[in-house]
Amino acid sequence: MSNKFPEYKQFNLSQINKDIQKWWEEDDTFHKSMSTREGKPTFVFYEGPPSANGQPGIHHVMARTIKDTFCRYKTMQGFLVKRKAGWDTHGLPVELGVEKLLGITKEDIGKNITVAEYNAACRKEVMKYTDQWEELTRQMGYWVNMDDPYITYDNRYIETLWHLLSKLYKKGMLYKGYTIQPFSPAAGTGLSSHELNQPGCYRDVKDTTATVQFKVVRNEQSEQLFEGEEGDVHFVAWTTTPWTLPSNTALAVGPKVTYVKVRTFNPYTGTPSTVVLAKDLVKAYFKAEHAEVDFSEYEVGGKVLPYEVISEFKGADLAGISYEQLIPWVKPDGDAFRVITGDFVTTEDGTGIVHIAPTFGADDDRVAKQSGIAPLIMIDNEGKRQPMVDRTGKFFAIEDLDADFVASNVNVEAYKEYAGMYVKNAYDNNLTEKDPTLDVHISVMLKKENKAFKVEKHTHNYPHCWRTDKPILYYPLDSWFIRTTAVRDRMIELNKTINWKPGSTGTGRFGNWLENLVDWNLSRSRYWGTPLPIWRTEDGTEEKCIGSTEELVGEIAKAMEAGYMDNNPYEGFEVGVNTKDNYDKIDLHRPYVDDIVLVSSKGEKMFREPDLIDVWFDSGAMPYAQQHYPFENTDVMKDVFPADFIAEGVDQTRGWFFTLHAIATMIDDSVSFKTVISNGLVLDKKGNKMSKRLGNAVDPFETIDKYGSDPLRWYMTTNAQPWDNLKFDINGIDEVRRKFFGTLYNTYSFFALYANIDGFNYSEEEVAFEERPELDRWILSLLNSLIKEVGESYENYDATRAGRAISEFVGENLSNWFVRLSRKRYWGGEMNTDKLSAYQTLYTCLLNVAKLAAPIAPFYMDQLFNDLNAVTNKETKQSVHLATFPSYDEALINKDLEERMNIAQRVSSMVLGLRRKEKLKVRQPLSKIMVPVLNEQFQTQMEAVEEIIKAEINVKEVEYLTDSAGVIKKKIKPNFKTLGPKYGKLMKQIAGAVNGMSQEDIAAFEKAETFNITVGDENIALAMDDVEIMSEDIPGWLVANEGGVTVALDVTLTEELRNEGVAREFINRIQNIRKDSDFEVTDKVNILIAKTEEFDAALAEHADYISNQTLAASLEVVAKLDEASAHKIDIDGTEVLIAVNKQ
RNA sequence: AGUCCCGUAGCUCAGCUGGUUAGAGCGCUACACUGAUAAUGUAGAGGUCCCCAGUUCAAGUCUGGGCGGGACUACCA
Repeated sequence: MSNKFPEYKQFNLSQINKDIQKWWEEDDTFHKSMSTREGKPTFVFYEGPPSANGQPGIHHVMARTIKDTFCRYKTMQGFLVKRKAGWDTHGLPVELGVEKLLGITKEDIGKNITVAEYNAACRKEVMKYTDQWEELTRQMGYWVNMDDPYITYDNRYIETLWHLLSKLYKKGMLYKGYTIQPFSPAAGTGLSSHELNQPGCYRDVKDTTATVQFKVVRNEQSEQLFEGEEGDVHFVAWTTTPWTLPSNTALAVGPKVTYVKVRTFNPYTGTPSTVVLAKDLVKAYFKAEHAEVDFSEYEVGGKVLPYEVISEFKGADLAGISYEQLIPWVKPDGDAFRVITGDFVTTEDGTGIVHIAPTFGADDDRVAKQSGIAPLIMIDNEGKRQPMVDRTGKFFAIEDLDADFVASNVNVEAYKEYAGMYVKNAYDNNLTEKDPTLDVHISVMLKKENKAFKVEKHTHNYPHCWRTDKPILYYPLDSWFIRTTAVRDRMIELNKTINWKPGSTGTGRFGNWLENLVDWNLSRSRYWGTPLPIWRTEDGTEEKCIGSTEELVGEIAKAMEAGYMDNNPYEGFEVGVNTKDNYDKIDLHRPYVDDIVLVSSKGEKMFREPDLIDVWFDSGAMPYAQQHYPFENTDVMKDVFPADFIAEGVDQTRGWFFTLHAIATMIDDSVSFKTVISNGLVLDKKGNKMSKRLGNAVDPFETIDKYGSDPLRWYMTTNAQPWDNLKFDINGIDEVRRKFFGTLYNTYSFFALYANIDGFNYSEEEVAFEERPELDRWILSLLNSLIKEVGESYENYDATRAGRAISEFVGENLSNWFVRLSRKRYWGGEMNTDKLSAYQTLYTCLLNVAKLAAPIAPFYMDQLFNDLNAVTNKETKQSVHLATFPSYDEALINKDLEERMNIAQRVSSMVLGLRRKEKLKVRQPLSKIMVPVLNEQFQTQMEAVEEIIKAEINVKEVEYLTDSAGVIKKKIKPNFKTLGPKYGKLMKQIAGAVNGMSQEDIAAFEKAETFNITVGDENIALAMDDVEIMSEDIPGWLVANEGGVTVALDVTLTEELRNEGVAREFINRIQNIRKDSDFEVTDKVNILIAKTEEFDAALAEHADYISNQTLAASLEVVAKLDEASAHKIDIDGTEVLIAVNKQ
């Protein structure tokens, strides 16, 4: 407790950051902000777990500022805001880090390092940067509970995941299937989309592409195509991967696309040929002028390819037509070689007919399944179903295939020449880029067989494996899926209830994504992650999905009984004891779970499916897993689910936001979060992505250390809407420091300086609002408007708007107008109502600003709050973050007052401008200004602020000029807003007529309050509100004009005015001398001034005034002053000697 | 390729449901002020509101189509 408001020598936000941080830690303010709200309504926030194996960057400050701001705001509103920190600990980035650290590759795992050792290394590695993360959290003032974070590798966390998976399994939403996935034959592993999106993975490559002819089978269905034909008819289709042609089992057409039959020649063999392709793409294969060429002029290999369009078909009409297998090496089992329809077929490239190889394309696989088309499958010598290409990237060698299968399905004679060949040269160590590729070999073969229509090189973008640098294949792999498509409609419905910021992300990016949802591929062939808790018999007929450790331990016991296991690896674990110690006795990770063999109901051995699950399931399940639900906390679940609010980067839209939503929908038929803010990226100041590699990344610690967190947070919040990318410019932080924090600090310092002198401590009665001067009521009105706007903005999750409004209030209104105009009220003199009101008003503004801004700038605002409160004890809380968010008083908001103060500001600004033009210093008083008044309301408004204007511009009088004198020149403008709807098209003419009105017309208009004009044939009666009439000029005077307000300045100087001006000059010089001499503001002085002709009269006349203003005990004009002990000053070019001495 | 965001002064951004003179800050230039002073104020210069078409009496604002930057998802003939 103190009786003085703290005054500071310097303003150092970095130091304040450290001091307040220390104080919060000692005081445990964060926990108090929750404990004091115990029992209050909860506001639920979920923390998206960062991965602690990466260092935090400046963009994390962005996302966390948003999170923190709204949690603090809700706390100040009285909610209990629990927020549990969490760590995302599984997944590929961790594995990669470990491999780099240990200098090993995937191939070493299981050979040179055991899975147990490998995973132990991951477990250690993943928490590598937790210190840094915790430090950043503290320094940036992000209040999140780090005492008991959820950690995704924790066995209890995994147990909840298993519970959820088994729940889904029981609902029939978990299934094993195969899908086409990116696969790197060179590395022998599937790749995640994350890996594919590593920089540089997509590269332009030049490949041999082929447009090939599929011969139509003539039958009843295809008869339409053969009308008028004697020879064969072909479908033509284009492919960038000719090596997939032997696996072709269907052709797809667009149902609404128009196709044409074209008679022409095969350009390689010269054989007459009839082909079918999309009408729009005829021009891509044939030159229009060649349509005129006579077929008899055709030469094989020549540049001219004559053609004739015969007839047209709709894609839908072609569906079902059969064609002969293009490359009959392997016979598929099942329906194949017919035309199907697909919505994805376009006429943008190719022929509008798409070659479908279900084993090598995701789209192909999907449409083939929908149409019941069989994929081209081989059986290997282990009896497994395989695509034509093996996992090393070559066509299966005949000896690697099942002999029975070869006998029944393979045309050995044709296939043997190609068997064993790699589909990309990059996979074959004996080949280089210059060697012909398999694509070329196949194309050559097709040319010879009259099956190729066009073969050419084509450059396209193709993904490469980031580890081997070799191209990837799309390859069918077995995976476990969650049937998210089954709840798609429900997810869409629930999504509509979520408040997305910005809304477009919810309806657009996320909404569209849901519309096109596919089943969630859960499988990952990795080591460090949550194991899939599914055990299967070898033949796959029996399965068990384990939902808890209790269940697993029970199953182990049964397996031991059956003799399949010798010992229980989880011995000592006590079921139902939820302590960390107990759960640390076991490990649910690989390889331990892999060693567990269970027994099926029929007594068969069951082995765990070796997959791990997608790490996104880990994070998406956090609402449940952070509570270890349902093994613990079943009672609190309803209080912490769903979340009221979450926020992350926009890149999480299809990541965390999706998995949260999907899991909550499937498990609880509920949303997982009610409001979500997705923020944009933080780019460098040139708009480039930040990266350590480019060296343009900004270190958050350095930045906070230099500037403090508050300006950083403020800058990030107010510079751009959160969903816009932020071009991060360090100068912007400095600007915020000066503009906002500097101004606020200066305002406080000003307040503290004088409040301490006057001993103000807010112990006096509150000055009644009506008794406060105009200026005070004005700023209080604005303050209440501000509280309203800021409250609404926070409520609407718009901190940008809130911050900008606060900044505007502090900079423009509070500091630049209220304080500037009020300064004299605080100087000297006794405490009276006016002075008290000035203090109370300023105090109220500062205190409320502290509260309003606290969610965004928590450090400085807490200091400001406490500095203000230390003396007054008006607040019972020790921290602004424990205080209650202010509410506004509608009764104090006075729009008319705000408007007239605006007039005062405009008039002042204009007069100051006139003074500058005439080189009349503000210090020189002038006699009057003249203001034309066109209506009473304006005069009333002016009169209310007259004193303020006079003081601000230093004139003695305001003269109101009414119309009657006829000295005012007026201007009239049409009011488009009222005229527009009434007269529409006549607007232009009306505007012309109005603008052309004379002074007499205007006068007549005003008198009659209506005016008739003729436009074309129409007579139009204008009403007063159809126009705006304002003053423009007062002929003969020095006039300024702005926004309809006109003001004239009388620049005549009388002797009296001049003398007063001189007196003011003296005051100014004396004040400067006082300051230069380092006198205290309260020191009394004696003044001696050397006699001069020019100024004696002024000095004599205003001696008291000067003494008063400068705290002079005496003021004497003397004949002579010693230059050494006096100051030489210059007033209007005349030198004067003056001595100012402390009394 | 699809979806979404962004495009307004040299830079960073406002501009609400369309209304006729498009704003602010920074920077630049000039001036002023000086008991808030390593502050502050005022003014000036600076605009093809990305382009084209449309709707309308009226378009920075609405519609369509492009272009450019970014993000995500996908990669398919």
